[in-house]
Amino acid sequence: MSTAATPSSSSAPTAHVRVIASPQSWVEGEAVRQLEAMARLPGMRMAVGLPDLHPGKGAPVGAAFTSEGFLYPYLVGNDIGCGMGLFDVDLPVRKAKPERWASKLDLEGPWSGDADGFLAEHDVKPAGFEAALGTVGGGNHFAEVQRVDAVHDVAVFAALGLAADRLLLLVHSGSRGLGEAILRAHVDRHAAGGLVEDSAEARTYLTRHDHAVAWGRANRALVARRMLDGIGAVGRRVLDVCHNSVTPLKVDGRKQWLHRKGAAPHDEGPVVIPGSRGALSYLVMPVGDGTGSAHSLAHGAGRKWTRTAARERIRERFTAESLTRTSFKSHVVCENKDLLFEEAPPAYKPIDRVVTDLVEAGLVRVVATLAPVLTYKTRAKVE
DNA sequence: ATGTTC
Repeated sequence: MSTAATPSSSSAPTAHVRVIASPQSWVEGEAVRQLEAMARLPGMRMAVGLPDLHPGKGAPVGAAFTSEGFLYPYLVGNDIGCGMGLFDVDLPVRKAKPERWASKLDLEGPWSGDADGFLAEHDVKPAGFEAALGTVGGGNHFAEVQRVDAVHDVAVFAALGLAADRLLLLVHSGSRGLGEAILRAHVDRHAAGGLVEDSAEARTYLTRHDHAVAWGRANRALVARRMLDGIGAVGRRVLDVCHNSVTPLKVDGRKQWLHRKGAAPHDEGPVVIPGSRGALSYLVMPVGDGTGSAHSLAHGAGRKWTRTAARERIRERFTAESLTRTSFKSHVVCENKDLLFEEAPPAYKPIDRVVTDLVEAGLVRVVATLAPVLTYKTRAKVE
C-alpha cells in the first residue's frame, strides 16, 4: 500500500522525545518505550509525554506527537473527539441534593428528544450513531456535578463568568461508536500505518475525523443537557476542549500534524484537568508559548494500575458500596461493579502532583480547584 | 475506548 507508512519502516530519523514529569510523577517504563517507538515513525518530529503518560494499546496515552508528510490515525485512537466540557450551573451549592440526584439520574439509552435536531442546532450532520448521542459511554468517561473548592486566580475565574458559590458540571465523553468506526475503517487497510499528507485517503480520514470531533462536542453538550434536566437546572458552556485529535500546525512556515492522544490543548484557552472520581479537578490557564510541549497539556491524572490490576487489588480492599462515596462525601453512580473497581481513586496517580509538574514546567497557572458533588458513570441496564 | 459477544 503506497499510502501507508508503517512502524516497521524505521529508517527515518528518530524524533525529539521529551517526557514532562518529575520523578514524583512516576511514569511506567512501558509508556516511555511506547513513546520512543512512536517517535521512530516516518516523518515524526516530536514525541512529548505529559505527566499523566501511561501505556496504551500500542500508542501511549497522555502524549502529543508532531509529524511532517504523514499523519497517523492510530495515534489519535478510537475515541476521536473525546474531551472535557465544563458548564456553569444556575444553582447555588447550598441547593445541591446529591443523594436525591444519585437515586434518580439515568442517562442510559437514547435521548427521548430530537437528536438530529439537537445536532442541527450545533451545525453537526447526523452520523448514524445518534442512539448514543447524549450518553456518557464507558471507561473513564463521566458527568460530574462539582463545587468550587478554592479560587487561585480571581481575575481569570471572574472573567469566565464563574462564581464560587455556584455548581459546575464537568462532562468527559467522546464520539462513542462513531470514532471507533472511523478508526476501524482505517486500521482495516493500514493497521498502525499512517497516511500520506494530501492523499485522497488522508483527506477522507480528516473529513471524518473533523465530523467526529464536532459530534463529540455536541455529545458532551447533550450529556450536560440531560444531567441538567435531571437536576432541574439550566447551564452555560464555559469551555469545551478535545484531547484526542489530529490538527494542522505551522512550524517555521512548514506544515505539520499535531496528534493528541489523551493530551489537552495548550493553545485554546483555559482547560479542566480532572483527577480521579474521588479527587479535585483543576481549572488551569495555559502560560508560555507551548512549543516545548507540542502545544499540549496533561488531560487527567493518568492511570497508575491497569484495569485488570485495579479490579483485583481494589476488590480486595474495598466494598463496592464504600466506593459509591468519596473522601469529599460525594456520591458516585456506577452500577457496573467491574467499572467501579477499575475507576476507583487508588487506580490513578495523584492529580495534585500531575498539575504541579505542569506548573513547574512553566505550562499552566492554576485558576481554581473543583471538588466532586455527584459523579454519574453508569446505571445498571434494565433487561 | 467500543450500538463492548456478529
